[in-house]
Amino acid sequence: MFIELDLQSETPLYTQLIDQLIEGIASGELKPGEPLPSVRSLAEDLGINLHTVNKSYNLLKQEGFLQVHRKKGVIVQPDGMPGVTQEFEEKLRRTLRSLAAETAVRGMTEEAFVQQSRSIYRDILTNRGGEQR
Amino acid sequence: MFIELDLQSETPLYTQLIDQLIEGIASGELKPGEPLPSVRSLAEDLGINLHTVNKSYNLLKQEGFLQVHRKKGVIVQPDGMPGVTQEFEEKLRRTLRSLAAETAVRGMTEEAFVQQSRSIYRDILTNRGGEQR
Amino acid sequence: MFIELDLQSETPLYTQLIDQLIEGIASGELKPGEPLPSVRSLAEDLGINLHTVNKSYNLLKQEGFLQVHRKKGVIVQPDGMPGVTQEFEEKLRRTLRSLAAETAVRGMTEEAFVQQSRSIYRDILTNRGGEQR
Amino acid sequence: MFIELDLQSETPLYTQLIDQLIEGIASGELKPGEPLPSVRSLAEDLGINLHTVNKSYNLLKQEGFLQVHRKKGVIVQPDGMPGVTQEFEEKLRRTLRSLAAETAVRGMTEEAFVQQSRSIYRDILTNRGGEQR
DNA sequence: GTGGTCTAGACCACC
DNA sequence: GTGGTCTAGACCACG
Repeated sequence: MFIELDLQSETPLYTQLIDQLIEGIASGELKPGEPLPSVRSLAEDLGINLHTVNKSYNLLKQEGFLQVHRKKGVIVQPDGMPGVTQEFEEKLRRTLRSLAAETAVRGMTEEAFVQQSRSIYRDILTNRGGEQR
Repeated sequence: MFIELDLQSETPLYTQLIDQLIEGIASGELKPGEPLPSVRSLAEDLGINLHTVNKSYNLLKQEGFLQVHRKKGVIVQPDGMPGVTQEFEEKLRRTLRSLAAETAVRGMTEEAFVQQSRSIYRDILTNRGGEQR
Repeated sequence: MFIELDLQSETPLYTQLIDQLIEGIASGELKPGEPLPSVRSLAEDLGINLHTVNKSYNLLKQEGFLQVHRKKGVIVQPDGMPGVTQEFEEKLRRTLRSLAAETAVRGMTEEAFVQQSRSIYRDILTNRGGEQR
Repeated sequence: MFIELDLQSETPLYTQLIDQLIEGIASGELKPGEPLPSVRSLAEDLGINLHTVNKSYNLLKQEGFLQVHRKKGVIVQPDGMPGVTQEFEEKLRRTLRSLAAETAVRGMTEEAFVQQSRSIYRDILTNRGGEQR
């Protein structure tokens, strides 16, 4: 799986990593039970510190997206992904709220906003998002 | 206008303030040309630091949502809100991407996600937002 | 509050710290809302690395025993401690199971085991445990 | 005797093995003098590494719960189990302390804690333990 | 070789 | 001055 980090971005590296891994799972590129690269090797591949990768893995494990298997190493959660928790719903609402408000102020219509949401959701499911193709 | 900050939140105070002010504009609670409280008084009302309010105002001014007059003080942009810039589009896409991915992984359908987006957009316009707890 | 770490122990420093802080809360030495020393100062006091303290604080925050307040710094959870979650119950059962089994094999009676549990529970509540007094 | 290991657990495999063997002895399922499976066969049965089983057996032998004979292989200590050593007492106290503190903070009463201890101790003696899920 | 833990030192955002 | 993040390098337990 192809992962690209933006070292200049304000969003922490570990957050970017988490996002990309979740996208990988959403798109089906990373399948349940599939092993992920070891902390060290991924860190090396990405040119970042192993602790940063570790933090991402740990947070994802903690939320139930990954499992840390003795010997197998880190694998994608094989026993069903976590559902829509209350925390997630709140985070979703808060984030959409902020986005929608600015969107509205800037004059983007409801329909445009909704369409944007829809098309991005689809992009993700259909493997490989709306960037370079 | 009623503003509520969460001191324990991960999101910085100045960001929360910005969000709420933008929501105020979006809902029509804050009308173009309308004066905002002075940095000093708002800071006092909210029980936060002067600098924090200042930072929020400055960022909003920089993006064109507010104007700062020597005499009138701070007012809501009367000459038309900034439109959909490229930076905003990118931010919008990036944020929606991240949200949509996690949404999908957690098993929320496209339709649910889209409906959520729509209803939140509407909520904001109709001013019913902000403290649904 | 007096905290003592055993650098020789097998149990990680951050775990020892967590244990002592929880005991402090249990005994009432640390009261809800009370501020804890900053990550840096505590690390210095204990002669350990600030990251280690950080990890402890974060885990305790995550479980709901602490809050990280903007400006106030870290404080003991003022809004009621987390209750008996399912995870905790499982951990409790697992740990007691292991202990009880070895206890039984070594010939300690049920009554002795139970008395030990009771007296330790009391010790903790009555400020300052059963060590040096 | 039925042994079940959790590959995802935080507790090392060899510790889990030790726990289960001790429970077996406590419950009477494993009787003094009774032979245990060879390192090789047990490792195979459990699908784990030879070294892991070996480590468990060695630690148990070291503490006096097992004997290793050239001919008979590994057997449960026939000459009386080790009693309550000072090390064990300390471990027991430390562990109970940590548990009791968290228990108390979470609002479980002394009586509930004590009852839990008692019932688990009994469970183990009456062999009903191990797989209550 | 794997993840877990700890240390040391550094920069930054926030208040 | 506070916590958050990142890096670098090291040791250890585990399998």
